[in-house]
Amino acid sequence: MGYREDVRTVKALADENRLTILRMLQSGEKCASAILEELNITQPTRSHHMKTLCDAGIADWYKEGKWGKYSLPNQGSMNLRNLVAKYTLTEKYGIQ
Amino acid sequence: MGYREDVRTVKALADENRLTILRMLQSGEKCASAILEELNITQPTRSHHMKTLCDAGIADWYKEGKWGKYSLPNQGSMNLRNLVAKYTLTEKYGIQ
DNA sequence: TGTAAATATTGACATTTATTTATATAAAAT
DNA sequence: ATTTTATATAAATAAATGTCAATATTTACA
Repeated sequence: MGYREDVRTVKALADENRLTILRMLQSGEKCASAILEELNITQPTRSHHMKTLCDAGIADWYKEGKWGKYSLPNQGSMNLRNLVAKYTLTEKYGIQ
Repeated sequence: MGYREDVRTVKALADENRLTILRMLQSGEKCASAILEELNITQPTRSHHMKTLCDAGIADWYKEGKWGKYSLPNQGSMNLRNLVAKYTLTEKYGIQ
């Protein structure tokens, strides 16, 4: 009934910097500093974006010493695919 | 390089009322007044949401007399599917 | 033509969010 | 232990967005 959680997930995609980050992660795990070098943002802004992506389950995270490492979980892709299907499949193609 | 257009498309999904509207349209074409009855919003707010969905290519639209009719284009679904794939597929599964 | 009904637009306002500066926490190295 | 390096959190601010009231536009019909 309420779609608040789905909205939160979709909103995690709705930012140019976060889409750029996802494109980086597609070629494999990246450390936080590499992401910072690629974007024109400050370090706290990067922290904010990574938290948004991880909270939505679109990025995975772990800490190695002082470095943060980020990657794309295959699960995140599945969740997003299912979400899109949930709202856009028409009756004749099978609503979920 | 810039992902502004993709952000705009995704943002069209990022609202509870618009997700509710999409769920309604999955069972077939609906007129604007039916959508208004289903949601706790005013008529101008509905106009705003429908414009957002149509501008993003997620809903189709035509006018029959004074009534607006809305539906889900199969193409819109494809656009969203491709968008999700573009940002979440990992290298081993084939980046676009 | 004139009135009623359905929708669109405008302007204002409140909430959300991306951003930065400043500060705090955590881990490594000297 | 103290300093350095990487990251996280807090507070403040500006921009974007959802909402409604008021008004305009469009269409049907008497």
